[in-house]
Amino acid sequence: MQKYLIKDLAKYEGQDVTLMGWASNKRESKGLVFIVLRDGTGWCQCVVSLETVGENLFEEARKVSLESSLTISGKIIKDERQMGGFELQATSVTLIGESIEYPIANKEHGVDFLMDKRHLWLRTQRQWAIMRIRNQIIFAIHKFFQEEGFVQMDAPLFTGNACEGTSNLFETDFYGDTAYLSQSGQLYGEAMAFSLGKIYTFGPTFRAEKSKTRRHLSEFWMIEPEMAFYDIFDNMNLIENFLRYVTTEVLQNCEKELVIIGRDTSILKNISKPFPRLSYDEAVKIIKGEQDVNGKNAITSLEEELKMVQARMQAIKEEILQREEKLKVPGMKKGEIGFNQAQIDKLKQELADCEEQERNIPQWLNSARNFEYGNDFGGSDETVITRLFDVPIMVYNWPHAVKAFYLKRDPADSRFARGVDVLAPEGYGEIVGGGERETDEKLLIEKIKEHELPMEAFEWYLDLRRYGTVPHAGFGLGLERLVTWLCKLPHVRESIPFPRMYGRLLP
RNA sequence: UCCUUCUUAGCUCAGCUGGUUAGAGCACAUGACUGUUAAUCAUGGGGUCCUUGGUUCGAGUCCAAGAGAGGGAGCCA
Repeated sequence: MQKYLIKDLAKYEGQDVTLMGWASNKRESKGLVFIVLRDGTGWCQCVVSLETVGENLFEEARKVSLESSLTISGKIIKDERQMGGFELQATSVTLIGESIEYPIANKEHGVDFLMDKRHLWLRTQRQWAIMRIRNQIIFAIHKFFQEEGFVQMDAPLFTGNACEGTSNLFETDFYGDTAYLSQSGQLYGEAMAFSLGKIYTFGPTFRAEKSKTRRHLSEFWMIEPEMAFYDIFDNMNLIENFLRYVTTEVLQNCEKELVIIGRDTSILKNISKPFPRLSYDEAVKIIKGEQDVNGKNAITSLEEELKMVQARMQAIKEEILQREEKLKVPGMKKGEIGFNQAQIDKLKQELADCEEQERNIPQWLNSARNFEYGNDFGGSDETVITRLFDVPIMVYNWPHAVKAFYLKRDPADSRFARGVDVLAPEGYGEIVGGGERETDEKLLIEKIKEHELPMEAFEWYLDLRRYGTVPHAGFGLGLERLVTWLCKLPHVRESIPFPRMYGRLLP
């Protein structure tokens, strides 16, 4: 039915076509109506002129409201002023579905409102671009692993055993038994790797963490490769190649989308540089400010950041005052008043964000200064350290006590486990967690007891050590966190079509 | 679970130390304007100021409790 797509307009220059879509914007003056049509592949301005279409059709076009659906036929004309470079001069307009009082206006909205209207919010250009980048990332992930000889093999979503404790699992009824929604397919991944060699899972994951932060979701998509005959260093090489591949694909294929969301791609282009690999010991020194990175110190640069935030707040306050003074002067045009008002609203939102930061940074400074050797990194510690780098960093060899039971004890120093976390730059923090797996059955049993996990649930897992164990490793990538970083989003909730998070089940 | 900020029109926000009928812009409706890209002009409709209780001659404004939301800690990808 749909023959002509907006993305292909260049092919149809000078021809008559019929476009089908939704009116994303409309402006009108006497004798002319401008409808910006979107069809999912792009946006195109359509001009309806009274002279060309006549009284009746013109009235129809005038009735078109925001997000009503319609069919427009007409000739494609080159017009450099337009996004995409073309516009359509309409010969006919047919309304398909009307749209009365569309709630999302062409202006700033609050998050709560937009989240309630997520099903409509997705229609905006920015969300369109993010979803296309998400799609490109997913495609690139599959391409990478398939080209590297991995087999996609998925783990079950209902599980009878808790991988790392039950406190953050969703409980459900499975024919009278308690089942949990999977929070990781990793243990199954190990079993699959011992059959197919190199595998990856790609599926949803559920965590009942009552977290309300910009990087947590209750339901998110995770990619978990697992490889037989890989040690932690092979694993780190793979992670680095993988992230570089996916990022490069996005840079190459999503140029237009990155422009729409205003992403500064210079940092993403650094992906070709090697990722720094820091041992836990080094990373702790950097967090505590005892060691500089590229001449930058974690503590002092955070203090500077705080000062910058405060200076910015002062500047915003002054600009708001200035604009408010301007508004008081009589005789300003109505349109200019509206523009200034919109600017003030925008500035106020930025001010609120700055105030938030002004409250948070001292807490982060405090926790960085008082970081206790041996602890796991908190969200703020990750932020503190990744601000110093312009590429992802890998932190490996963690104190075994703070990490999962299945990680391999470092043969060289038994205080450590061979885990690796990848932290994205620009303050985004952990996007990948992985490591080499423990192969020693006795050590595993010890760990399971130490974590007070039910031994009988892990019998099958221990079989993997009893029947031909080999060195193996793997990692888990949080898809939404990668999307969030690559798009530099302020919050993970924009990286998935319908986010599920603490306190959010609708729409 | 804890800390912190917030809740006034469909949306984004004003509303000073409590004081007549609660304001603006956007959106919407009607009309005017031959080309607009969130900036043309006029007019108009639209509010249980989150809820409950208290202080007061008088509460959107002060106090208390509750509900909802934002951000952070813990936990994590």
